[in-house]
Amino acid sequence: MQAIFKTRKCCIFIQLFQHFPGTHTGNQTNMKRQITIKDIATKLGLSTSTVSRALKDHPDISPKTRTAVKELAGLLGYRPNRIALNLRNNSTRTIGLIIPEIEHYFFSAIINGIEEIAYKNDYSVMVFQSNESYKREVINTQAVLTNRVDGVLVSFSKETNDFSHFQKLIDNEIPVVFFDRTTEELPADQVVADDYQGAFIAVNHLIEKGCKKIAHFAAPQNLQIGKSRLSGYHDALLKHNIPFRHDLVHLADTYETAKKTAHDILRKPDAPDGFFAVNDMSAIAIIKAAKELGKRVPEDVKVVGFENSKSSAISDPELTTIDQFGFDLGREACIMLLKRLKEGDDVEFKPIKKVIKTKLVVRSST
Amino acid sequence: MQAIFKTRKCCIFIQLFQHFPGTHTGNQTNMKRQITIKDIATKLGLSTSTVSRALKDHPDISPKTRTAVKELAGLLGYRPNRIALNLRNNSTRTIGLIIPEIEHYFFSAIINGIEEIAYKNDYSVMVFQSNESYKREVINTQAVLTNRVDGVLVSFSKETNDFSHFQKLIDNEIPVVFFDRTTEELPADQVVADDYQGAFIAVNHLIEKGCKKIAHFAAPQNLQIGKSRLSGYHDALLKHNIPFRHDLVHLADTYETAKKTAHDILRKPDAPDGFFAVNDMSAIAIIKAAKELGKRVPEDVKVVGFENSKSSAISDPELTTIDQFGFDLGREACIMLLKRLKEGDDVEFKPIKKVIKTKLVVRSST
DNA sequence: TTTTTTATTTCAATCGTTTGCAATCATAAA
DNA sequence: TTTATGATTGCAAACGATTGAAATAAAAAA
Repeated sequence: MQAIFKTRKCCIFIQLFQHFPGTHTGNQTNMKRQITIKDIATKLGLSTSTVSRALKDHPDISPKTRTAVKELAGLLGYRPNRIALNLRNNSTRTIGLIIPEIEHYFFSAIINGIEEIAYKNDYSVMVFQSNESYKREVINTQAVLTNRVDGVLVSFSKETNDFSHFQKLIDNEIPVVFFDRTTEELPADQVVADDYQGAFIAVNHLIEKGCKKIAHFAAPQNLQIGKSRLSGYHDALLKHNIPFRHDLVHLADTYETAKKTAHDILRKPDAPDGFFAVNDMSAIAIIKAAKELGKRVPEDVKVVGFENSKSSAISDPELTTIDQFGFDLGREACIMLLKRLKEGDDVEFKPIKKVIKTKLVVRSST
Repeated sequence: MQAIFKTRKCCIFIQLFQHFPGTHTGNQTNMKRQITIKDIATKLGLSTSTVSRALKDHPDISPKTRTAVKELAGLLGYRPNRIALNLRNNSTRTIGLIIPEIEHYFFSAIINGIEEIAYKNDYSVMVFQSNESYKREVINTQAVLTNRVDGVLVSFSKETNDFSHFQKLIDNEIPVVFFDRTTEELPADQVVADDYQGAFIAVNHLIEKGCKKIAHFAAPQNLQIGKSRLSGYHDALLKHNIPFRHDLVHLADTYETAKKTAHDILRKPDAPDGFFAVNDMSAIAIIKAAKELGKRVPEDVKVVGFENSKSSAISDPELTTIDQFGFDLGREACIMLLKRLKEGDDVEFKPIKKVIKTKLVVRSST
């Protein structure tokens, strides 16, 4: 009851408060303008330069003025104006992130990794989504330019085949690091998962579990990850002397297309007994389709995904998948970018490609 | 096979390329500094003011100089320096977003909505995650201040009970709009889903489907959403003359806690036949637990979630849930913030609370 | 007492852009 | 020819902080 009363009281306060909002913000009108170094200077009868130096413990400043300045600064709640500093230093301590879609678990995991590193190094992150649209991505690169970010992290859209908009960033001396979806056509750093290895161990696992006929649901082949995972699939088959068959490879990297394709395939008499999907969503769609057609997973059909998303752990049966370590990938990409920002233009540029090892996570779908 | 060969070729190209990266970036050193209005001015023998005015079609400028300036500007690829403008206008055209965790589908949907509106209005979004930590959230509000964003959108962490850090933003005359997780303790705008209504129709649905004993997996009660959904649950029961029982309400708003709690409850002889979970993840955990205990969903146990996440559509059986319309919620919050930014300080401030209606999405878990 | 040294502090320019006001020039009116 | 008019353009200050160089004051040396 006590608690309730407290709340009530609080409510009344709010009510009153909301009727007279002016009274509260009224005395804030003199706060309207952020207080500057100049304010401190005039109040203390000093010049702005002295105040500036006092605040950063410059040895030229006498202890008396130093303490006086710092005291007043603290009292007034002075915060240096970042914008002014940005202008002077020609740097915003901001990094731009161009990404297809936040709502994929993999990308949000990457963002977490990026943010951790950025945060530790006092950088902020500006996020721009391309929504898998090339056109939007081009606009994003412009936005990144006008916002004068110090560097950019990019995973490009599925539609992107031309990279001149990124070249423009490089021309403007803005360091760019590509991650996950990368290209060799630009002189820029890259951080990628070991897609080839991941695909290889995934398919290898399926074969060892007894699969004789393994289908691959692939990503578009303009993406490097699409190519690499396909070739990992290809080579794992070869290792076990299973012939590679074109008709077992299907372009299906979304839940919807994968579900439809899986339905079509599994209905046929000599349907595959194993599936390696380019991502978890496709894999889950395959499981769903199989169950709908009365096939048991993993007894009749085994499925391996790629991502190790949250969904892979909640699907039924739980999905065997390849962990891409999105968080680490994001961390590494950000670390690489910050390194470039630190070294500046003095060093001769030599693109680095960092590969993050992947790992098989065995669950009940195989 | 053709495809594979293509890949090989590409690999060779890469190898060559990485050996001679210098040749590509070599001629970019003369582009180092961004070109400014001053460059155009000196090249044309004009003053910076004239160039500035010419670029924005000021009527005072003669057609000749105007075209000359614009031509040269286009040729040199001039882009106004946003930082300088920021300083002059005391505005960054940036909004700060403080959010618990991007990786929840609901929040990423909200971000999409926010970004759409921001993008249309030529604003950029800076993202700060609190990771459900109060301490980190306080730091985020400081970061938002030093970055001099024009306004802030906030959904606070589960740990947050003290709101003085947000009051500080308001004191600094930075408009703040709270969404989803909000408070009445601050004079600020709010955008929330109709949590009460959502909970009510969810539980009502369970009762109509024949459930006699319905448990609620709730969110922490310091969050308004926790309270509202509980009271929706409460009132729906009352409407059907079902007594509200304290022992049927459990704090379980994550997959892990929900799974454990559901296991405990469902093992008992007089287990509930219906569950209303505060979010989809908890709901899916309940389904999982039920299946593991040999109970059939929806025959023995019916489950309703809250969110309408991607996962709710892929769970098996597919989850009946409440659509929160995260995208629209994000849109509305951003629209509200931009409106505040436009009106400035001249209008007397009166906090607005916008409620987004929710919707029952019936699937196979009920 | 004058000069030199040292300790503090201030001046002024800079970053890139905008904008009120003054200045210049040519043309038209007186 | 002189003055008023209008069309262009330039000057300089402003936004807030930093920094090399100059200036001032105070203390020390001559």
